[in-house]
Amino acid sequence: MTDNNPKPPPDTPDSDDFCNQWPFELSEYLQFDDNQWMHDDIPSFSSENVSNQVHQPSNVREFERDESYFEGSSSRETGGRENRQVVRERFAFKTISEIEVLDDGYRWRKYGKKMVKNNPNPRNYYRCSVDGCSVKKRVERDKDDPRCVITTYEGNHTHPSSS
DNA sequence: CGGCTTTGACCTGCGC
DNA sequence: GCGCAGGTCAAAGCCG
Repeated sequence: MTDNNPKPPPDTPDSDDFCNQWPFELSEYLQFDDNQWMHDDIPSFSSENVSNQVHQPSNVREFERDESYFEGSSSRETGGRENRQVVRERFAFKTISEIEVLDDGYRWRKYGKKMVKNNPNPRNYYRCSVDGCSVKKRVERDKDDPRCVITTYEGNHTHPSSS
């Protein structure tokens, strides 16, 4: 599962290198504002706005990030079980893909699955399977476009990718 | 046998 | 206070 990618993803999506290293093409960039997905310079989140930029099944269509948000101020993100003021980075993107779990060079262990409101597709929760690494990701299909997979990463890896 | 997935239960915060 | 929604836990089962 981890040997299909030519390059591992970076730990931080903070530079042009991020777009160059990620194993799929980034075409949209968005930002988080607390729990809201803010669309910087993008009129709406609909896939039609970016569909003309998609050329391959695995292309990333939209990309978002949220730097330095505080777990303690967003208890929904932790199930309300943690109050530590831990700074994490969160970013998300939408891809067109048959498979839900993109091979990003890391090993992930599924720890939860949940039906969410206003979406007939379940949301899957994954955690990095490397000891000491607390990176998580959520994966769900877009309710408006089942071909699209929305992946949300949370935190930074404390180790190199396994590929 | 170890690692992973599945799945129901549990916990917490928020809105009414 | 209650119900809902989202996130996590953990036991059980599966698979290589």
